[in-house]
Amino acid sequence: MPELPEVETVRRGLAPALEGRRILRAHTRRADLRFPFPDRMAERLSGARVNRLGRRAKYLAADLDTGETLIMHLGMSGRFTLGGEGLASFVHGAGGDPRHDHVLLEIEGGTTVTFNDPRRFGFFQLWPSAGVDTYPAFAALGPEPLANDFSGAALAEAFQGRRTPVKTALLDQRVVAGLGNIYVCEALHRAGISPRRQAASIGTARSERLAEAVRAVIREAIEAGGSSISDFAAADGGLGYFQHRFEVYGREGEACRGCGGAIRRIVQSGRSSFYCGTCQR
DNA sequence: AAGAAGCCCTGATAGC
DNA sequence: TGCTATCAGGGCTTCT
Repeated sequence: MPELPEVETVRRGLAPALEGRRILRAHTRRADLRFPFPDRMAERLSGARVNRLGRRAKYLAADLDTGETLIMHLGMSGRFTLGGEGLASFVHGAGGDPRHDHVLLEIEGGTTVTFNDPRRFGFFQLWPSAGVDTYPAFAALGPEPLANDFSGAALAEAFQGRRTPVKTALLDQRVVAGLGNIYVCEALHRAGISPRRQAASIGTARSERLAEAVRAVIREAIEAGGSSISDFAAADGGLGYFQHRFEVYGREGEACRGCGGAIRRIVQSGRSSFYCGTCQR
């Protein structure tokens, strides 16, 4: 379940293999993932040079010298694996069942990039680089948690008048971009805020605490190389280790490290929320 | 019109 | 042991 820190980890793994290099040839092994691939995607990628590999929220964006940007989303189970000269050891074991290798990029210099995605929730899109901000999914995104325009004040404004639980509001990518279920649960615990609390009831003090908690948990998770649970591994096959620092996620019934009480699990908007009813109000 | 539910998909796991 | 049911969830669509 790649959220922002996992996608950033993948970006850092792929960037050295892609940036400044040409995609000699691209291959797709099926017609679609979550959505159909763009028209003639393989042809449009073949021969293109990658200027820069960026990230926005949970999306990777490869700026190409053809004037197009390749936008990639890992969905739930998507992973990229590097292979080739000097990287052969990563080909086996890191990429998963080859039946789910859906996209293959041959990079100049002998490196290959394979996209494997069993659940096929991932997707690829091509969009003009000049107007990449107008890509609909990008246009709707809120601030990056580590950017200057994300703050307690920004959160408070986004929460204004919203009757939905703060947990649900934080998952809304228009409020803040890149958070998923894991880091929302962890950030709320750090901030001492109940996931059940109505967003509109989050005042100034809580907004500031929450914004700082979001920043801290995202920063620490990136430093740890993301969280490896079930589906996630970095592009080099390495595993992140932030999952060992979860205070609440996946810990139903276990003791809260703050107060010793049992971590609870509830379902909100069809998703599990883990929290401590004592530490989080 | 905001909010919630349904949908897509497969693999891991729980339960019988 | 081997089957079936359940769960995981990002983002889009549909319903209320």
